[in-house]
Amino acid sequence: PAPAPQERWGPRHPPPGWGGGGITPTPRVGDGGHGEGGGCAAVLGSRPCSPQPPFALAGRKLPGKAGIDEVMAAAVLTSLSTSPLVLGHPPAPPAPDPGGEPWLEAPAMSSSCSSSSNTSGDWSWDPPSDRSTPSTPSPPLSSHVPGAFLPAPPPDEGPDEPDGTHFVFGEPIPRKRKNSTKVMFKCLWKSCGKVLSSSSGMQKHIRTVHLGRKADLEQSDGEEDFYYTELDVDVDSLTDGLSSLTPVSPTSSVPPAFPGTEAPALLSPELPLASPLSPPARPPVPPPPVAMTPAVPRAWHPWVAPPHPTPTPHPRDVSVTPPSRSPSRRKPRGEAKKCRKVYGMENREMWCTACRWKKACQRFLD
DNA sequence: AGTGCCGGGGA
DNA sequence: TCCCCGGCACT
Repeated sequence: PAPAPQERWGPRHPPPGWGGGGITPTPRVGDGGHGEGGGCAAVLGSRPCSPQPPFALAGRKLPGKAGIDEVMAAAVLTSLSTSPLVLGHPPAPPAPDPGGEPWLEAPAMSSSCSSSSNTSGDWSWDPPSDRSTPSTPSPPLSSHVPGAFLPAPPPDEGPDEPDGTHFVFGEPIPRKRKNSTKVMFKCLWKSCGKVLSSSSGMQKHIRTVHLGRKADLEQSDGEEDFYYTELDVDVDSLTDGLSSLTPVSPTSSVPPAFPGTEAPALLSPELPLASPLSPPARPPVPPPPVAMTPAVPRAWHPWVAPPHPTPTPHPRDVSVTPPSRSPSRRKPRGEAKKCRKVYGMENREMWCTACRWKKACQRFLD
């Protein structure tokens, strides 16, 4: 009995820990480190992005005789290459200036990089990953949910483009756009792990493949939601043909909590069911026989796996909070419903003994 | 207010 | 031990 609880706690602790800042950022920081060069280099090939952006060319021409046309062309191209970005994700690069050296870097990796590889735009800001300093616990640069928690900067891209500075002629400073990540949806069903790009697609997948429902049947009870999770996949890495890495380090955002998720986590849920006492009322098998409460059946299946990002895996945001749990000796109280809740006071005889004695439940372990 | 369960008893 | 339960931490 004793070992059980302890063992349970062991593994559970780490998560909060890393959540704080250990693992999550690591991958990004690492990438970020090289990022600047690496990212660009990868895409642009030999031409380093930082030194001299294409504009340099334009600049040179200017003084020279002339290619007004060329200059114009350059300008146009530039604006073209940049504008869509700006329009596309206005709230994108909001508070990246933690250090306050934005300008220093900005010009360096200006448009040339940004236009061809959004990576740079995104990464370049990571270095200051020392972001820890700025009080704002802002995670690795919200890559998805764009304006989600961009603190102050109001929606109107005003703050971003406050002054014309960005537009100093052929130098439309490309705001580092963050949307280099794409949201993917990963099936959490046992040993499936299928990844689709649309939630609807994923729902359909789950509905048909796992739940055995009709695909076309558009109506869904939303149960599918519980069997898949969102992933933020770095598009760049994908396009770089590194898609293979997706599962491992889909850069950042992917809930670090997932590493183990795959199989192991899926096993646990089954345990409690083994209870010999199992009353007739509580059929252990997944397919919810008695759909009394939707919540219960789900708890038996894949869904249980990612216990940390409880409701909806938006790990990044969530993970930031946990660290500061009052140093109470108490456990944080598990997710699982315990005998009391499951069977109710009236069926107390159905509880596990521990519950009856007001001890830690043994049947529904966390 | 309802839960989960630690810490303490009494039998 | 087994069985309860006061009472506190959490939600």
